[in-house]
Amino acid sequence: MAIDRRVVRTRTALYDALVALIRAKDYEAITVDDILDEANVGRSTFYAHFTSKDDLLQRSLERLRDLLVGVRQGALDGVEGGWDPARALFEHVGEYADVQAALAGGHGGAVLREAVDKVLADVLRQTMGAGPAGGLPRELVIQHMVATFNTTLRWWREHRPAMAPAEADALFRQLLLRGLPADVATPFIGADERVVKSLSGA
Amino acid sequence: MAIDRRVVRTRTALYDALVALIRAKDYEAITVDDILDEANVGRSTFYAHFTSKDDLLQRSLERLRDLLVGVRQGALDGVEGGWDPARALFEHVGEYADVQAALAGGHGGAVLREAVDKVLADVLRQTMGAGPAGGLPRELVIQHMVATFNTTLRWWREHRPAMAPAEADALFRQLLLRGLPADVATPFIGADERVVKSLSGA
DNA sequence: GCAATTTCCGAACACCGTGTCCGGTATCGT
DNA sequence: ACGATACCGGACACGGTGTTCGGAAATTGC
Repeated sequence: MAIDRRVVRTRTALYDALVALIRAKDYEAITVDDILDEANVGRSTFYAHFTSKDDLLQRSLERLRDLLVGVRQGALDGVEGGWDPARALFEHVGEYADVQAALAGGHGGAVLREAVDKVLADVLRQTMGAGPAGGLPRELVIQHMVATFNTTLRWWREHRPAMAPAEADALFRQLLLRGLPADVATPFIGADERVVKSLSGA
Repeated sequence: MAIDRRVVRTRTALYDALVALIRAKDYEAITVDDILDEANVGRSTFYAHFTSKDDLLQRSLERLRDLLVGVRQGALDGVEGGWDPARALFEHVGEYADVQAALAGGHGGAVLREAVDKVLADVLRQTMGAGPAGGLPRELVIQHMVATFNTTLRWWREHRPAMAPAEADALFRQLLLRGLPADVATPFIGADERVVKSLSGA
């Protein structure tokens, strides 16, 4: 007994409708009725497949995750043997300006970003395997990579949209691999060792 | 005509009620009626002062921001001349485990974190003034500091709650000032120069 | 093709939270 | 004390959510 074609049709219709709507308006502003309208699906049918709008988003992103992992696997199996996810992402996000806007957007952005972060972290977690983490906690490293990537991406699109992908990538690498010059970080980190000592001693 | 005492009473009552509720349940799950209940304020009165729950949150955080800036200013004016915000934050967040939980929480967390991030960024922005940014875009630096701090903080509370504040701070400084060892970042950054070249050449 | 099964529709429904309005009352500033 | 202003609280319309159910339509397996 193969899977009923009707269910895959309705589900993909709903998936597609969601992304179409995300491209058009804030995620938070999207209503279930909107999705039903866009997908041409009955209300009861929707709730027969998903428990809520958020549930739909989750499962949509699971699809995205599987796709990313698949792509990466393909690249690894290929002869080229090379794979630079960050660079590739920077190169291609420009083609999805509307998605960018959705991710940057005021209110809906937060939940959406949260979900996307989770997916990226999942992919990285699978990718890193059990390799060395340079003495740093693996999970912290993963979260930091995701956060730094997203920070760079958002800054790029919001403050320097004209910048070339390669430049954004370079900034990203600098932040991630070399960090900040000490004097730049002073306002947050403290002035110098003397100060730190005086504080902890008091 | 001095400011009517009634308005400051109701407003602080609402501020306090909000934080009390945030400590008890998810931000998203908090309803206006909950706040009204907790603060003993009439519905119409609430809407006479704030336009929505989010508005209340915003203004609450503006208060927090002013407080942070004030504290910092005081520290700068003091003779000690030292100030290590990050370290101080790491030292004290342990006392607010409930707030931590609120910030970490599944759904409500996202909006809340967004707002808090904004406040931190504001404070830093004021703090940095026009100093050098080491050739890096100032806004990017600010965002990166905030993001790295929050990443470390969340990881700490979620994965190593027993860790000492000083240790968490040390990890934070390493991520921020030295970055990641290249081999650790490979899964996200690419293998080596040869690979990068082959990709960009193709 | 046909029958049995599964899915879909769509309309109706109760529920809850939001934001607004208004007359009466209490509290404030001077 | 008096005028102004803020508060109360109940009622209201509105919109979105999630559920239910009988009948129609599509799909599968044979």
